[in-house]
Amino acid sequence: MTWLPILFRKGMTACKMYLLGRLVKSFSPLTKAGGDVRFPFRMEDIEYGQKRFVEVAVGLPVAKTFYYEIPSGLGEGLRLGSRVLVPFKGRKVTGYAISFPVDLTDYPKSDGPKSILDILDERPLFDNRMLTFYRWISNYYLYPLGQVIKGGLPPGINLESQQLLSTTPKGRALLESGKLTQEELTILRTIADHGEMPLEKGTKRFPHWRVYSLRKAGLIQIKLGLKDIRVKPKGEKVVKYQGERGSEDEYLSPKGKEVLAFIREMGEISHASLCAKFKGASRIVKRLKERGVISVETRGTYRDPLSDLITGEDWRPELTPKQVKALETIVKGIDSFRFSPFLLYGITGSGKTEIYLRAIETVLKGGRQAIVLVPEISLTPQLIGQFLERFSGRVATLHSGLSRGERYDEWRRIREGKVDIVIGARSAIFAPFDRLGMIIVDEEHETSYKQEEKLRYNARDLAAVRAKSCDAVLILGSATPSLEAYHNAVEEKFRLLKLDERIEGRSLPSVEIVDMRREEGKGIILSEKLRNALRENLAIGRQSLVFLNRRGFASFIQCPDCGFVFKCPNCSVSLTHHFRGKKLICHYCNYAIVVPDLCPDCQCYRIRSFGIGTERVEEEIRKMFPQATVDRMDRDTTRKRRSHQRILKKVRSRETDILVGTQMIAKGHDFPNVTLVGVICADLSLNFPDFRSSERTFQLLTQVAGRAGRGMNPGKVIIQTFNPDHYSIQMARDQDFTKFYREELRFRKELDYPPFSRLINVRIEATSQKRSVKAAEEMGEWGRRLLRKRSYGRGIEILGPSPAPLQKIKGKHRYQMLIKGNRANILHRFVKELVGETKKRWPGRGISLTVDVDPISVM
DNA sequence: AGCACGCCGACT
DNA sequence: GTCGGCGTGCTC
Repeated sequence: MTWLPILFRKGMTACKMYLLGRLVKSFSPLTKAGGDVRFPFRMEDIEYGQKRFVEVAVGLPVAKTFYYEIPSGLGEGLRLGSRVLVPFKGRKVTGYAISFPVDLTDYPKSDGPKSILDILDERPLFDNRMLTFYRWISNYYLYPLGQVIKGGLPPGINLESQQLLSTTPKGRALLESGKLTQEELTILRTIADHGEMPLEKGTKRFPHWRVYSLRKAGLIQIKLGLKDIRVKPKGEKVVKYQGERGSEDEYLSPKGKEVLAFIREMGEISHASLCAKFKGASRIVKRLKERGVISVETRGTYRDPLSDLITGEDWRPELTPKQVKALETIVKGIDSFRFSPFLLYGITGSGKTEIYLRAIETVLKGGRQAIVLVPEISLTPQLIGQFLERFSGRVATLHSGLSRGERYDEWRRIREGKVDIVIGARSAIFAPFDRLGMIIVDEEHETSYKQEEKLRYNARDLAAVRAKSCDAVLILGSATPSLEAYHNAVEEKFRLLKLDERIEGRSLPSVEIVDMRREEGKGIILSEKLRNALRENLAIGRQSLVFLNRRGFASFIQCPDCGFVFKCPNCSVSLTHHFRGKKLICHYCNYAIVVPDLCPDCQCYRIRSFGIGTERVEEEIRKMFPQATVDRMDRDTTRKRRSHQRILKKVRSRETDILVGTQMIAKGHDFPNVTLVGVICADLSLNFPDFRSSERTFQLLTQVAGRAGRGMNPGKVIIQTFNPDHYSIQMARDQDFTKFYREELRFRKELDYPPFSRLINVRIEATSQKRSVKAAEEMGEWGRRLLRKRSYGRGIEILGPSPAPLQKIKGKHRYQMLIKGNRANILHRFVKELVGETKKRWPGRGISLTVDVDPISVM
């Protein structure tokens, strides 16, 4: 297609272009398949053509894209990747220009396309490569393209239409005449004063019905306008030194002299930081400005979410021979300018981060950019700190903890090339770099890379797709790789890099398993072994972590007489007992009641709690070691902003002796003085009704064990379990990933689960139990019929429909159908057809349908 | 999403 | 006989 731009540039007539379009279309495999008007041109080719029409994707739940005419005069400014304002079913909505079709001969309607109303960006928000990426996502995750694009851009940049109140001539006339009630007069006057007033604001301020009755009487009208919810750029006051003035010292106080000297030395400085340094500097600045010694101006700036992070000196440790070898291989990949995927399998404490840093140095030297994905940014200030120390000023962050304005500013800094490293949570995979040379996915196995709402993507998988499209290097790093990643390494799709020694010759912790079936006494929480170990560790001034993957005090409360269990009325789970506030709380919908004194069923006083949570463990340990400082870290104690850091800081400063927590404490932290890790009940994740439960248990145990002995002193881990013979627990003890991998893979192969097959989970949710069952059954029937009718081969299997393991959540009844396939593209085609048909056949009366491609959780 | 059109119950 | 409630369908 490279000859196309030449033709276009040589002044083609519309007629020739039309014929050419028809010709190309008749040969195009793309148009044959679906019959939709899409041209096999590359976008930059088309840019040279006449821009008569534009294909637009809107950010609404509509699978289709739409075509608009570009009014003459407006067209020259329109570039692909820009936003446009379009009329859409009587509304104005923001859409994205995604192609310039040459003609619209297949246009389905007789009255022709509408015209776009406005071009919202001079500079496109995304380029051709990014659009290809968005298209791939839309197709793979079966999600509308416009919504994919919207999700990839910072929130708050889109225009939304809104209803505006204004007065009519009749209303204004009546306002003068005074023939109205007091209330009507007030409303009318307020609206008249505003000129145009958002309807929402009007109905909030005045009685709802009163506004509508005025409209009905024809005194006011409701028009369609635009809501400007764009985040505004932020301004900053800057103080600038203007040069020597003859007598600038004359009237200055000692403090004034000091301030002036400082400004002179800096040349220019922000007003805010000057005031922070010198108290009351604003008065001095004012005086100096009047004398013309300095000038003050306001300048656009970026909000900087990293400004309050304290960083130390950059420290470049010497690399171990294994690190050197791994790095050399990666550098070869970087220099090849080809897609080079690596799995960096490095045990806990083996120095993966230093490899990331050095690899990025090489990428930046070549003028390219890098994205670093981390599981949960708020938990890893240490990692960010290391990046800032090495690459100060060239790092941006993107994650959910940022405010709208911060997020927008970081996005702009990235797009404008002000930074060349982005470090962030899963959404950072959409960072708008145009010379991407490397993507790093740290802790690749982490489930938080999977978004579990809206567009259900997996950032780790998207990293591979994006790296491939940019001929970039991909590094997936983990001490406990996912089976998918390791399988890819074995199949030689990824190159395996091994770091199997801890840095500075530190040893891995010794791990012991305690069989809780043999422990004396029923309902015991801490085994004798763990108790003694905690006591010894405390005595020598070392710190300990105690891990239990369940929050709350007890898992449920039951009446021993009649068997009554407190259950959530909205969800199919029992309520968890929380000691603080004496409450019974549902962990899915936050329904809460106060614990009653007597059984609601048989009125006896003997109701008791069963099962343990972190709250209970904390209490038990406090009782056992009253002299120790005990802290707890779980979702209940980290609800507030920055509370993570506060708890972790206390551990790092050695104030905390024993930290109890859920899986939050298992992740990536580096506490040199922690030498003991206790696992209260390793069986919790093992008993999950999910095919990944063994994998998750192994990963969790290995990761939590890895927190021990990261300093100079060797670590010790004690795992309490009721399944001491289970392979995932045994191999976590031996920290033998390869052996675990082999065993687990055999099991996956036997049952034909990933990585040997692909899964798509189709879930149906409805408020009515009857309707959800009916819809699920119908979909199942249709799916099986479709499978028989079409030649999808034997590669597809339908499991279910069946009730989801958690049948009811937040009052919604949930049914699901798991669809398994060996070939991704056939599986996707099948599900696309099935979902399309299902939606057509049963108009969703309060029934929602979600498609989860490559599901992580099927609960 | 959100707006228009359409079909059934409570009022003038 | 009309007003308006929500349930369903469509958006270039």
